[in-house]
Amino acid sequence: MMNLAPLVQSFVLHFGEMGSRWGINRTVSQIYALLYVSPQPLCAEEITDALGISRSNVSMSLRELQTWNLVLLRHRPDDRRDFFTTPDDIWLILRTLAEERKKREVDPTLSVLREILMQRPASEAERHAQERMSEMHALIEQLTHWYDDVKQLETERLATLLSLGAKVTKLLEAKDRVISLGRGRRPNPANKS
Amino acid sequence: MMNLAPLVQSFVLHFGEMGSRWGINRTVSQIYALLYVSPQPLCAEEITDALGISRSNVSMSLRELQTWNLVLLRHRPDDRRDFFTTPDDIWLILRTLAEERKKREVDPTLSVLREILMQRPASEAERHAQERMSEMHALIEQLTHWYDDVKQLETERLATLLSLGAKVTKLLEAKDRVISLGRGRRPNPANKS
DNA sequence: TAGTGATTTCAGAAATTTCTGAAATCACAG
DNA sequence: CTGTGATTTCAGAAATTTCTGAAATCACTA
Repeated sequence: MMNLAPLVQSFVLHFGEMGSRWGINRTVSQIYALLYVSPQPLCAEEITDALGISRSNVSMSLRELQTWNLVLLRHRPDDRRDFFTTPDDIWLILRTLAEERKKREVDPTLSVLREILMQRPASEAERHAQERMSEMHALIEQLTHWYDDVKQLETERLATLLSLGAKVTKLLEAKDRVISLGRGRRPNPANKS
Repeated sequence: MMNLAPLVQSFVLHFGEMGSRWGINRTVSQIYALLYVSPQPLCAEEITDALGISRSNVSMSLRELQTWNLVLLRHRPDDRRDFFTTPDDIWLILRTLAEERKKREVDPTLSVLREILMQRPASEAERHAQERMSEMHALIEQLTHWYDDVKQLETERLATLLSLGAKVTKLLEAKDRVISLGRGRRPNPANKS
């Protein structure tokens, strides 16, 4: 069925499986995996051959990937076919994926929660439910604010921040000490603790 | 079909929809949403009534939730039925979810990638593919290391770290300045605000 | 304008996932 | 034991999602 180097095939199959566990169509994921590891951009026909699926399926899946801003189009001189590839930078891929899922799933969820929280509870059960939803809303807001904040960082800085991990809190303590020792400055107002 | 306070029903329906977009069975998600907002633990029969689904579906879905460590069992005196609920702390819920998904999806992906990377490429295409996979592997490792690190933090500290967001990098620069001052070195001139 | 080949669309087919009811199992009381 | 009611299992039904082939559309050329 598939017509791929064995090593690439393992990757494509696993990636397809993972995609479907995360709510992304198996074929769409496989196509993405294939584009990701291919040395040069592929046209639809090549994808059809490589994965052994129908031409129309490839067409629809590529369109899906385009609505996610996950693929790049390339052209060759004297050839009017589209060739597809992924960004070289895997961090950019991750950012795009995160942004799109936020837009499609997280933001609408926040809207729904806000809308429900506006309503007047008609019973004790509803009152309690609203309280719980409000906790969920607060959590999601906190996570998205963090996300909106760190996504501005250049990748190199983001990587630094990540590799620092929990050590940042040590740093925070250090900062507090320095500030209180030294220059009589106010603490950073973002520090809610 | 469903027999729920309207406000709760909106939540349960949306949550079910979201779950299925993230690869979690719609009914499983709905049950979880229901347990999450209910003021007291529910038994299977009550869930059946509330959601209008079959008793056996409830049974299987609850079992699924249990394998995810997402529900708590409660009992009433002189009643041998199980009653189900969720942890009160939504941060704990998030942590459990993250942990389980990492265990089921991220860790196996890392294994697969490592295994493929061990093999000897049999062609230029495979060589290039391995290079790309190695970038992906590095990214996932970096993310999971960060995750493993920050998950140790108490929730309050984690929340502080999140609300700090990108400001942490400012702090990093501050730290560098402080250190270089202390050691008689020059401050870092590359101070991008 | 007609012809060519690439591409997309979409109705129905196929595959997969989810759900159900009936039967089996279980846990306990009498 | 035996009876009772709660719970689970699982084969097949139902629903949903994915995929395909045929036809339509598109982009371009001669």
